[in-house]
Amino acid sequence: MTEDTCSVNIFDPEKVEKVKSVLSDDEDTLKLAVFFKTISDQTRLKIIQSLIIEELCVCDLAEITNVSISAVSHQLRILRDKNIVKYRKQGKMAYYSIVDEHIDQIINLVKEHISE
Amino acid sequence: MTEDTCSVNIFDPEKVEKVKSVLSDDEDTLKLAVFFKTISDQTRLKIIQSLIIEELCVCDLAEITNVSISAVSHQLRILRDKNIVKYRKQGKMAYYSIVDEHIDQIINLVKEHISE
DNA sequence: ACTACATTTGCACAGTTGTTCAAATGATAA
DNA sequence: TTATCATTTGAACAACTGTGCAAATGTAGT
Repeated sequence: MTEDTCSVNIFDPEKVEKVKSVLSDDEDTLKLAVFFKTISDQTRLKIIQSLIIEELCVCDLAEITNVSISAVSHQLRILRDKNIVKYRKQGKMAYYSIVDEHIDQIINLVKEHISE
Repeated sequence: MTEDTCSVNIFDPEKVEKVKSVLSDDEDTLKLAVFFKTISDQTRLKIIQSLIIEELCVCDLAEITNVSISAVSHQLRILRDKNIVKYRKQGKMAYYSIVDEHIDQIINLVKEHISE
């Protein structure tokens, strides 16, 4: 993986060291990547955007996202595991909502970025 | 894909309609998803964060990210296609830089979000 | 106990992704 | 031209991802 395919190439060691020292460490970058990956699926994004508007049950989300209940449930589990959504049980139903409204800001900032 | 597995379940049609009408359309959500997917890989994130600091050539980026030159080049192509990075040719070298500094804000906002 | 039903879960499968390898470009210098 | 070298590209491959199906779980009512 990390073999020195670059051994012949000249690179600027000073620049490289400077960048390396300023850069986030691998762990932080991995956390960023995991977060972005979690919200980079169309179904999950629809779920998130819906839950920002209001609390919804699994079946409502299936109707809104246009995928099977099973698929929604799978995606909700991923979002729960990543602490992006939470749920309350009421009888047979599960009502899902957003954990941290912060995510709304992030999506809006990206929307601005895209529409340029 | 869109079969009515949900036909038996009761869902709240009023809520669903309300959310559907407020929600971004599929095309916008897809754009969001594509953007997030583009920046959700660890190697690409390192490249982006490095280029935010300063302009770098392919070989420098390979050294910084610790992957092969070929792998970096593949990732740079993805970032070019998505208009996230650009490059200038100088002799044999290609110097890459960030297209839109906006992306720095996005990453920083997510970093804040994560560190809570 | 039984039935009904919302949700979850495990499995299988197709589609996607990131990497490496080897070959191709393209540019400089001799 | 030939050689050298930075970068790009295409193919192949393993690993991962999102979905639907079917079975399981859990809850409410009879």
